[in-house]
Amino acid sequence: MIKLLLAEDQGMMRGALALLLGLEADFEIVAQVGDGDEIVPRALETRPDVALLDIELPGRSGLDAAAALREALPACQVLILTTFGRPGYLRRAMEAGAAGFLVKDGPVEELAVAVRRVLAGERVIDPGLAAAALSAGPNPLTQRERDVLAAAVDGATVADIADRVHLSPATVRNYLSSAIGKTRTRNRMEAVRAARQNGWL
Amino acid sequence: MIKLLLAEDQGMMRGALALLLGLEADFEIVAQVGDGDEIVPRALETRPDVALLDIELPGRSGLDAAAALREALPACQVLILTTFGRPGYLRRAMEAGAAGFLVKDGPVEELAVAVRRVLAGERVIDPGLAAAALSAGPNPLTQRERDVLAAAVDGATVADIADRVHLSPATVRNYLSSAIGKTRTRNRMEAVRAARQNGWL
DNA sequence: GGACGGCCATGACATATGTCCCGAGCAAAG
DNA sequence: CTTTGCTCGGGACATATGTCATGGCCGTCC
Repeated sequence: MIKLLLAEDQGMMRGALALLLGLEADFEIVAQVGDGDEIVPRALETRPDVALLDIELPGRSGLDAAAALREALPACQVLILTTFGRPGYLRRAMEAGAAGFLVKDGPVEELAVAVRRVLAGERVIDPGLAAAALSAGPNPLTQRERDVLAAAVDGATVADIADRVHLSPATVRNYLSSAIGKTRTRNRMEAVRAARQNGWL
Repeated sequence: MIKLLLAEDQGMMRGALALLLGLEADFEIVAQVGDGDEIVPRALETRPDVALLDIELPGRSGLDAAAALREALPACQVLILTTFGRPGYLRRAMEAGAAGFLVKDGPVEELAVAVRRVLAGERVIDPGLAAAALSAGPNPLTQRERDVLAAAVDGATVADIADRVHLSPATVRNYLSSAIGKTRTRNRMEAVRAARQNGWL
């Protein structure tokens, strides 16, 4: 019996996937969670063989949880399942020790196949995505640049960002400027979009 | 036999829902589409009893398609199924003649129940959402204000927006200013976020 | 030890943005 | 017919934003 943990915030998606995977004779869903902070505790409790993790989750991100999970329960393989095939996501997933990376496009049948492959020791990654991740190169942004960009997502003003990150407004503008330069964009919002697009956020 | 059309862009979600609904003995999925422009043609071809439509779709929006579908095939009931419970979406869905409005949170079981209720002539709407839609009031933005805001989503500069909407930069700034005023926000991006939040986009 | 790079901050400058005036055309509602 | 509101544009102004140069503080790597 293959024991699965399923982390996905959208209730309907979670339920549908659970039902679907439950149809496989040798699969058993031992835990379903909708919050990133519950992943590790529930995994320690239920000891799944494979964890299917979404990235965008309330609480801790699926990528963070993946790293923590590999640490806490090395026997459990991690399969990232996400809406967005961002190159940086794939890179970070690999660094976090994930064994597979699937996007939510593509047919559902892929899912059970991927679980079995991962358990067989294979790595499951979309080939086109792997190429994109390599060609995109590593994240050029420094920690503070990421922080500042992340604080700018909702159209916050420089003063707001400075307040959130606990920096001088002047410094914030400098970081924004350098982030804009590195992303080859023209203003703050374009930089945010570019960074998100590449999974650098 | 209840014939269903399913419009949803995310392949895995679409497949999972199709499989799931197919498990119901009296349900039959007669069409699955991932593009808004295919909804009406495929519906005319397959004559479903109920159409399950996502809102955010490539091509024509699910809300637009809903209106066109009610026009072209009045016998077919429309059930909107969306990620975001924005008040303005619900309002527009009702105006488009939808019989139900579900969010993708909530359990999957709701779905089959909702389909049956809609066919029985009932309206299916989340009660909390209905209250929010009423309290939020109608869309205060004019057509041009919406156009300009929509063209500003990705951090475009005034010149870019003017170019996209075929207006003078001065006019664009005026519309942005009035949109910012109506949304009680402080800048373009906050206005965009507020408008999207309410489904005014 | 020195070079390098990230971090933090300031000042000065050009440009972009948001606001408030103004005026004109036009269509729908009263 | 007059009023109202949406549309489209311009000008002037204060403020926000992006850029650049400069400096100091701290680590790491050679």
